[in-house]
Amino acid sequence: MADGPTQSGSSGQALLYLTDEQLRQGIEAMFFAYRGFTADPDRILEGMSYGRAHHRAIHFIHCAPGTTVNNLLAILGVTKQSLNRVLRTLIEDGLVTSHVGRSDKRERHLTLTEAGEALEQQLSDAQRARMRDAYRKAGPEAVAGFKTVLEAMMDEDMKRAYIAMREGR
Amino acid sequence: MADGPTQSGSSGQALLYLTDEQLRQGIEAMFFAYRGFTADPDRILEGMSYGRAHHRAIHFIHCAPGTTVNNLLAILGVTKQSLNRVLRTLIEDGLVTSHVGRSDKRERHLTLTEAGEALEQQLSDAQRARMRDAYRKAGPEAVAGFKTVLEAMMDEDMKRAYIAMREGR
DNA sequence: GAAAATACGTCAGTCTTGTTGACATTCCAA
DNA sequence: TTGGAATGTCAACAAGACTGACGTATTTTC
Repeated sequence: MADGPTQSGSSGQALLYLTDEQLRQGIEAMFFAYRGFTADPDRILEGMSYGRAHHRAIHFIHCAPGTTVNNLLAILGVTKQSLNRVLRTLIEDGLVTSHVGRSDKRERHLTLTEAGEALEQQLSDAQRARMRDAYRKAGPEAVAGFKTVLEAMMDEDMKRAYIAMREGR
Repeated sequence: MADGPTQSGSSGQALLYLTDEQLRQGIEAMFFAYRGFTADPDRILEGMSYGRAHHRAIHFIHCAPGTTVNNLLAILGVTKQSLNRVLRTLIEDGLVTSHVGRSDKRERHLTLTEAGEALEQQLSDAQRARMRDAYRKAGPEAVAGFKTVLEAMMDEDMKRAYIAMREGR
């Protein structure tokens, strides 16, 4: 109980005495928690010849329907060759549609089909269930702190992408 | 400001009204934050023919010197064949030593060499620096909440491994 | 209107890291 | 003592990331 980070002064911005051990605990917590975080969708995807890459693409196409390939590239942080392989299979399998842009015909706008939305629902249901349980167990103050630390941990441009997604809804 | 999770009653265990959107935000925060979390070590490793798998092995061998291959397998959650490839290169490159067990000669006990410790230091310095910044920006209450939620998000056996590591020091 | 830049797709090759299958060694218990 | 279980190694393969090069259509810029 006496090994948490200590604070001198009363503000949240005050000096924090953070030992290497405390930080290492945070690092390991992040590692193990991320494993739990991806475990459920991974289980669903396995055996249907899709992977985590497909999940990510489906997730962000769902959140930003009509988004372009370039847009998705920036959010996912992969190369277009890598994304293309994934998108090709999703389009072939009828989970995603690709429409030529109206104003700029070079662009392809991506949308989930009904089948795509169904899979998205199945995947995010599993992930949200775990998230909901964790939030319930931890309580609202913990959740607020959780989000604060995660945002502080992002790269600046990732944070921008995150905030943009958050406000785009 | 009015879109956080709400609480009825005064306990942290009370009913929480969590919309799908709030949960989705958490999911995306986790995604983007994990990217930031691994970015610095990835940058260091790139170009030295090592990857994230090597980093993980080095990290946990450092934390539990003399651990066995089987032990490491359970913590990392990969197949022994996969881990073996990583270990082989680390041993060849003189970063890790492997000793046959004294009481059980089937086991191999793994330890970092001086060079291995040096690389571990370099990698964890980078990761701790980001963690420290995030913790400082967020403040101690947020950090406590962060850890609470992460622990609640882990699988039960992962949580046991995490706690064991935490107490083994 | 020609040239440069942008958006997208594709081919070919490499690297990391996960997988399964087969196998050697060592330990332990029937 | 012998057969099964546990520990670890080697070989081959697949997914998914990467780079580099190239082609095409379209838009923007000069």
